[in-house]
Amino acid sequence: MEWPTTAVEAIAVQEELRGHVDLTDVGKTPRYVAGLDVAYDGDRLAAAVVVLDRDTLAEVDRAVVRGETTFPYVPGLFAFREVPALLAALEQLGTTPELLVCDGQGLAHPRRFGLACHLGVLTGIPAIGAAKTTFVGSHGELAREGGATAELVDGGEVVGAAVRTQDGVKPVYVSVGHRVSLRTAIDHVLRLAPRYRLPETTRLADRACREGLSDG
DNA sequence: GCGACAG
DNA sequence: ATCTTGTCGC
Repeated sequence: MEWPTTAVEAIAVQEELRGHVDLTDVGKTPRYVAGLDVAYDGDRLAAAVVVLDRDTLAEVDRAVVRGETTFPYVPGLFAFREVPALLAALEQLGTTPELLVCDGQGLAHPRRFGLACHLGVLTGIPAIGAAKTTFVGSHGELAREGGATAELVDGGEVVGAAVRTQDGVKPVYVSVGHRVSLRTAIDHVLRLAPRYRLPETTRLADRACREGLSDG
């Protein structure tokens, strides 16, 4: 299947690949968890993947690649803008991540195929989405305490969860990407965010890709 | 028809 | 995503 150029083609790709999403939890606890993010400066971009030890949260590897945008930002087709560069970064890694923590949605997407599903299906690696804001779906109030969660519902189905990682902070939106259950995805996010609102994986990946832009 | 709309 | 100072709170 060719890489799409138009929105119509891109949607067709999503409809095709969505059938490859595996909703079964891999069961095995990952040791190497990766955070992925992309930064932009006009048409220039830098994609970063930072791998952390799941228990100590210590960085064990990272890769940053620079390039240019090949697809515009279109709500619902966000993955086509970031996937090429992120796959390139993943290939430069000297380590194979066992979990991808993506900066965006997984199943919490209009066609149930957000960035996390896309990267998961293409790599075969378990993946989850951890977004700063919702895209589709709504949820009820959640307790003020860190660890509180609320189902994210869209079209009558649970597509993810609003997760409060720290007391009083705005929730992070977690959804399944590939080969991980929602419960496991939530547990991973809470464990990866012991101090700040966002998981350490996304915080480090965010810093890494920004640096990759400036010193490039 | 009018907004909303991951990053 | 990115443009952007000070400011309220712990």
